[in-house]
Amino acid sequence: MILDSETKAVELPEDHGNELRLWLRLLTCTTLIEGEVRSRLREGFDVTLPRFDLMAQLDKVPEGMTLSDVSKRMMVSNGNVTGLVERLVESGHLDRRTSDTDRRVQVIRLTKAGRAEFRKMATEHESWIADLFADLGPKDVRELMRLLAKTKASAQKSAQKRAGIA
Amino acid sequence: MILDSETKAVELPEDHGNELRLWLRLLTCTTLIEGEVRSRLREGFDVTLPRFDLMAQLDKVPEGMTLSDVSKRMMVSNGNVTGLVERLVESGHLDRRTSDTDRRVQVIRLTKAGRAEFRKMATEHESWIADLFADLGPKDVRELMRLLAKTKASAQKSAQKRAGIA
DNA sequence: CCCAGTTGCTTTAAGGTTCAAACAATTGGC
DNA sequence: GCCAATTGTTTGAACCTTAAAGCAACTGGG
Repeated sequence: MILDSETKAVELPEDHGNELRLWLRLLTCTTLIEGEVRSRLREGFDVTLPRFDLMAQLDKVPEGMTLSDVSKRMMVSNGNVTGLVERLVESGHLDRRTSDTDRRVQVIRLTKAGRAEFRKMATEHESWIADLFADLGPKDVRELMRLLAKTKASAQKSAQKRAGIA
Repeated sequence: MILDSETKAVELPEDHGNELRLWLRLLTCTTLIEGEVRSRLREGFDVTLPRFDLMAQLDKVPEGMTLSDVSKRMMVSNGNVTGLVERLVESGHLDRRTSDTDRRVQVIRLTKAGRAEFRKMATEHESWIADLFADLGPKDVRELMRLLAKTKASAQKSAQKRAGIA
């Protein structure tokens, strides 16, 4: 903070260039890897990334989840999930039923076929990721994990702060 | 590599869980920050992130760029850029003209109004980013930059390798 | 019981995104 | 100069995405 001649706080344009460069690099990495995964999924299994992601969420919870749960976990809008689920039910990957205790709630699960299909994809997917990160040693991986955890916490805090204001 | 009793190479399912977890964390960070930037841009300036990104590319090059250049820099498809530019020309932010030397080529630039609008947004944008990364010290930032550079190189190498095969 | 508020999901409108196919213009080999 | 290959852009179909509005069902205080 800098004080001017009348001792009032003055906002000088501070230099945040490093953070900006960091953000752009983070974004580039993610875009690069995501694009690669996207096209390998398409070529190998003729499936889109959002479909794969949704199935990945469901694979972790055999008893199924509600649409809202999925929406929160995937960090996408409710309406988005509705459409995605629609197409996956259509293609036989998902099973969808109305909850017994709350008729608003839709519970979705992988079908047997859906689960089998997903497992096949997941195995390859994991090896693609390993390959994409191949040049990072175990120490690099650990250190990145640590720093990204810190980044996530920082961003959440900032988002939270703003949510309080707005 | 593990060799079985008949001395043939055997593929065992290796554990790539750490890389996978790293990727998911990277993705979470990016999604979180990107979503935050997206909604601040919307609320503050009623502009979408892709429009902002496109204008950011053009701001760096006053003499303008071709659509292909933009497409490569933004890592999005050509068709995508066509539509984006269309809307930004429509709204008066961009100027578009056919190249004198190659009539296939469209050169786009920020208009005066577009540039002014962008500069306003960019200033705030930079401070949002700084705030989102606020809990990272200078050392963290440097270290993350280093590790992400390594990650980018690794991913590019892997993508390159695959492009050669396919 | 009732109704106001909340919650879960769907719909709509607008835009973003991709891939593949089509088109237009340029370039290079001959 | 011609024609094949390449390059730059646009178009079309399908899908993804969001925000906002709307509908349906549940909940709790009175």
